Parts: sequence; structure tokens; C-alpha cells
Amino acid sequence: MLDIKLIRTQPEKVKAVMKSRNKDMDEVIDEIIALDAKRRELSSQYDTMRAEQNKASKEIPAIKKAGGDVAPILKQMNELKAGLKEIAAEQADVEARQKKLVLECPNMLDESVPVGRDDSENKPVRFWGEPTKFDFEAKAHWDIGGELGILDPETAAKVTGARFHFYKGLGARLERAIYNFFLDTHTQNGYTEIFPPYMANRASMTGTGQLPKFEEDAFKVENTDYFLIPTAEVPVTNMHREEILDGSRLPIKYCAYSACFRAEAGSAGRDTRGLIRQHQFNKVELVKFVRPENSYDELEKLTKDAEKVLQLLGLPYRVVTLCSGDVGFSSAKPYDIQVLMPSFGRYVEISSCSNFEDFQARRAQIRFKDSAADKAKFVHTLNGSGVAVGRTTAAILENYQNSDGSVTIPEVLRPYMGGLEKIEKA
RNA sequence: GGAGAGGUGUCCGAGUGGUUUAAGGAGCUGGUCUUGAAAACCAGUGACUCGCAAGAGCCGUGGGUUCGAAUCCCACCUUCUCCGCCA
Repeated sequence: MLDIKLIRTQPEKVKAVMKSRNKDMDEVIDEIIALDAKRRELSSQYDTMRAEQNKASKEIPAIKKAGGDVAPILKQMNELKAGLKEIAAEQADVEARQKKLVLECPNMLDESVPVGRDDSENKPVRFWGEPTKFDFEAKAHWDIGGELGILDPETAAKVTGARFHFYKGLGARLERAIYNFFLDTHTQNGYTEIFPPYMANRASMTGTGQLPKFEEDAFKVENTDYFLIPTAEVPVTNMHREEILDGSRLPIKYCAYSACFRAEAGSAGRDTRGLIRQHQFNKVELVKFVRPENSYDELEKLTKDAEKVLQLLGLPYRVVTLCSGDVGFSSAKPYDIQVLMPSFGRYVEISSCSNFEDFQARRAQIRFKDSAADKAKFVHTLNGSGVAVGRTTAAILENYQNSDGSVTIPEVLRPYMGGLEKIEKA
């Protein structure tokens, strides 16, 4: 959520950033400012009338005690009450309208984010690893997985529907090995492991920015106000919602494995084969709560922590700075980590690491103070995939495939696979 | 799912319609005393939101009743105890 004071004092700057995100919010910003002026005016009126009422409330018992007549003052207060009710209603209405509009504004962008229209203008910042070379015709992971009998989308389509998978045998084992390896690596790196609820309420979804704007992207649980989490970011960030943290605890670093659920509204026909775009997928997420002054250092560290698992797996990847038009709603600055996916002939997103600055903290009211006398300040929140598990499975199948159809297990995963070196046809 | 009891400031806890700016205690801060500390005594002390300010709001949350609500009414959330069911 943007600071209303920022909108009020620098509307042109806000409008310009929204435009660089391909969003023309000029009218919305103007309306927010108008509503804000109205809100403050009403609030001042309300306060004055309340003060009068409070004063009378103290006088009435005194007059009664002295045996005086309270009828005239009661009559006066009755009138005041009616006016008060009207103003309170109007105030609530104005506040609600203003809040609704502010909640729909995306975050401001860090100055280092390059201006650009869409993903074609994203800037690679570094590459790691040599692109995998094959001296045979390389296959896509869905063909490899099908032939090895470890991935089964057809049965999932019968049991559930499109965009779901059964993992079978060593496929299921491989998926489990990967997220165990991720969690072990991150916890050794100082992240506290969390296993969160897979459903979150409306306040939490709003806190991290999924709601109110993107409700159609989420699965809603019928007869409740719960949503299936699209990422562990939601429950883990909201662990500290409406809290004032002791500054000495910062930075707080969590890693969390969870299944993630996305409706994928609007992506019909895209990436229909394989593990790339599923309604349910596994992910290990990294979440940090940090002091504002070092949040950008923390973003660099977080990104490197996510990269580390790809390096240990020996998967070639690149890191990309997204341009303004491609940055997600809540993010002030993201890096995407993209793994080489031979079947796509390009790098595919496997992690997105963002600094949200105080955008989520303001929505979710996550603050800190160093001493009791301090004023509470918003933390900065960050998160990044560390990394997407299903896409890692896909990348391993493709990058580690052999000419005989088998797949070599990356060395770091072998301890998690009972020492197995290869997945071969049965 | 059924029955019952709760949710008050950092913590414990009083308060069940108005002179309450939420009693009292603990804790914390300062002081007196002391070689120093403890104890004792004295004084001070809630956080947060809006507002330029005056001021207003905040006793789980949201409504309602009333001139006036921590207090009464309704709904919801949540904690605990017992019963039932259950991986």
C-alpha cells in the first residue's frame, strides 16, 4: 500500500511511476487525493462534535447530582447525536472508497529498475554455467518423464483435471529429494524453517497484495473466507501481521516449503505440457523482514541464496532485472532467476526475488522499534523462491538426460535418493 | 458438532451505564538510603491511529441500544474445560 502522504505530496511522481508500469492511474490518484481532503475535513468536524458530546457527558451527572434540570441539555445532545451519526456514516463511506482505491495501486519502483514496456526489455545481469550441449536429440521433460514412467498428467486429468500431475516412483522421490535439499541448504544458511497452513484468510491475502485486485487468480474455498495459498509468501509474511517487532530481532529469515495453488486465469493454452504451469506445484520460499536502510543489500543476499541451490545442482541459469512494465504488483524491485530449459530453447523463470520495501508492511501493519521510546517504523519485506520445485525437476530431467533415455541424478541429490545415480527405464 | 467459561495496557488483574484522564499490583525509569548491590521508601511511566493543532479514536472484531458503553443487546473471531467424532 502506498503511503497516503506520498500520494498527497508527490502525486506527479506517483503517476509517472504508474505509467512506467503501463498503468495510467491519473484519475485514480486524483480521486484518492480528493477523497483524502474530504476525509480530513469530515474527521475534523466529527472530532469537534465528539468533544462537545464528551463535555456534556461529564456535565450531565454533575447537574443531576446538584438537582438541576437536564432536559434542555438532553434535547441539545439528541440533535448533536443525529448530526454525529450522519457525519460518521459519510466518513466511513469516504474512508472505504479511499482505501479501496489505494489498495489497487501497485508499488512504487526502485530507481534502479530500468524503464521498459514488457519482458523483451528485461536486462540480464549475470549468467552462470555453460549451456548444456547434447550430442543426441534432446527431449522435453514431459517426454522423458512419460517414458520413464515417473510423470503422469493423464491420470491427474482423470482424477482432478488439466494442469495437475501425478509424480510416481522415483519421480515422486526426486521431487521430495529436491525440496529437502533446498530446505537443508537454506536452514544451514541461517533461515528458520517454517511449514505453513495451505489456506490463508482474506486479511492475509490482502496483506501481501494478492487481494483485492487479483482474486480471480486464487482458488477460494467454498463456504469459508479462506483461499488456497498461491505461495508460502502469504502465510509466512503474515505471521507478523499487525505486530511491532523488536528491532534487535531483524533481519528475520524464514524458509518454507509448501504446495502452491494458482488458478492461472488468463493463461489458457500457454505451457500446457509438462510441469511448467500447474494449478498445484511445490515451492520453497525465502522470506525476510529487514531494516529499511539495508533492504537492498538484503535483496542481493537473498538472490544469491536462491542462486546457490542451482549452482549446487549444476543447472545453468541467468539472473535478470525486470523492466518497469514487467514488475509485479507489490514489488519495488525484482530479480528473476531463469534456468536453462533445453526444450524451450531458452531460460525459464524458476525464481523471482523481490524487495517490497514497506508496501506489504504497510498493508499488513508489520513494524519494528529498537526501544520502547521509539516510534514504530515499517519493516521492509523481501521474498524469493528458493526455488520452484516442479520446474527444478523439469530442468534436471532435461539438462541431465542421457542418450539412452536415462537421467543422471545431480550429485548433491544422491544422498536424498538413497545413493541412486541414475533414473533408468524399468 | 454439543455444553460451559473467558478475551482489559509489557504482564497479572479490578471495573458490569455517567464526577474513570481504566483501580491496584508487578515490571520499567529516576531519586533517597548504601562501599556496592538487594530490600525499603519517594516520584514518574501504556502502546497505537488520525489530525498543523485543539482534539478525537482505541478495553478481541464489527454492528446496535443510549444524551452517555469496557460495562447492556446481536453477530463473528479466538482461547480454555468437558462430551462426541476423527487422521
